[in-house]
Amino acid sequence: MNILDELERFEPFRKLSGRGKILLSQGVIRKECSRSTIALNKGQVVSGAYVVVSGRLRVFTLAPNGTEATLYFINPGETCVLALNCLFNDLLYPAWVQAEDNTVITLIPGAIYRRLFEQESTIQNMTVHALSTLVFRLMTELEQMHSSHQKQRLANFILLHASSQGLLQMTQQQIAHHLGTTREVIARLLREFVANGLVRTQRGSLAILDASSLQKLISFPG
Amino acid sequence: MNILDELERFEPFRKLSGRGKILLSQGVIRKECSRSTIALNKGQVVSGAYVVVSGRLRVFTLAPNGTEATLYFINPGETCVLALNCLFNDLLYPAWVQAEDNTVITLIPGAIYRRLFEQESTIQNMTVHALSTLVFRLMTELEQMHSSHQKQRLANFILLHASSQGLLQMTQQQIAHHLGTTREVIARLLREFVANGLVRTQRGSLAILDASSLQKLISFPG
DNA sequence: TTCCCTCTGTATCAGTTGTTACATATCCGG
DNA sequence: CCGGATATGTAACAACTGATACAGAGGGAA
Repeated sequence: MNILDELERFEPFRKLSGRGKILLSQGVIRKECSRSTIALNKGQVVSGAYVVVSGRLRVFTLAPNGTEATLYFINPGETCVLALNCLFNDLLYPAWVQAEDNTVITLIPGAIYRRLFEQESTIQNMTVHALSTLVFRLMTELEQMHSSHQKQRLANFILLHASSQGLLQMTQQQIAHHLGTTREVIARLLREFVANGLVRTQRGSLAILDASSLQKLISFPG
Repeated sequence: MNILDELERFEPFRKLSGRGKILLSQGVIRKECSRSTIALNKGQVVSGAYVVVSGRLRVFTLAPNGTEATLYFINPGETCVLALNCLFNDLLYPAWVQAEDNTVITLIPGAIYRRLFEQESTIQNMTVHALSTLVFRLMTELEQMHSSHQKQRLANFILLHASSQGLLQMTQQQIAHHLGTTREVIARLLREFVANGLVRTQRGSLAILDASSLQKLISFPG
């Protein structure tokens, strides 16, 4: 299975005309990343559009004191919009990106992507849609950040990222990174959640016991 | 001077072909707003693309306790990207918008805008560029929010929004709104700035005395 | 001038968060 | 089963922030 076949699993690329395929084949790169392979650093020149084939990318900022904060995730079939962004505006990449285990990405060189964008309306639509989605995620995150306490944000994060069985397989350190705080703060909040019977904690994971109370907490931090 | 002439002051519209103009003329609306005319409310259905002709729009979120936080401004020639966003994704508007004094906006109905987007590459480019710019602004704001204290954010805000003479004509309440905090906090921080000779405060405005020290403060909150 | 409204200055207190420091627990490999 | 590495639990403190309360100060209108 070559790169183009992989790309064609995703609708915008499946719809490409023959010319699109020819364009695409010129210099598209496939990359396999393992956890902690850093895909892109802040300030780096963006060389093309990234499309996630499998796995997941995490985009985050890094404060001077070392605490991270996740901005958003990039799932299979999605492109890194920030990279698109830089591509179209000749800007340097403004954040850090890390791959989770077994992530495969393809890199479509900038020149090719720009040509595709001009000629293929499905690529145009995908681009606009991806940008729009990101704007929405960022807005939501910003709004949460300025109107919620950590307790609310944690409750929200747990509900949002837990599996359908109510299990969240993450260390407290990882959760802390996502929320832009430290492990101790997460531990303190989780202690309170546990005391109130909202969750159960184990090493490396956490189980929701009372989802509705967690939900209420988001609106009424009481 | 009719609406289309006004729109043509801005490049993307100047470049429109004859057909584009015909499309544009069908139902474009001109609106004049005075301060505190609220252009758009959270949860409202977005009826079209907004282009600012003169004046300025402010987009902000509103926390349950009533504190505002400015997300970004929309200057003449720019469009409200959030509205575009909703337009292309059939979403409800996710924030509040307020006009400053003497702001004139034009409203291009959604159906027309979508057609223009499909047929006119200048409109495509404008849309992508506007979305990209917004993504960048939001990212920057988010990063600042999670890595800076109010002191740093205030110093940054003052430097960024002061006139070339170093004058910032805003009440402390307005500044507080922009940073998502309360007036008293701003007063407390400004007191410190004044004590250190960084700024001078007057009723309704504030003058920068030592820009370079303010700049240093952003990096080293000391 | 005088009244009134808005804007500013200040003090104090409570709540939240980040930091430091250390104890304990769990997992994994040898 | 024994260490080392990693993850968690806990306490105590400092810093920052938001909330409350009130005292002036400035500016405009009658």
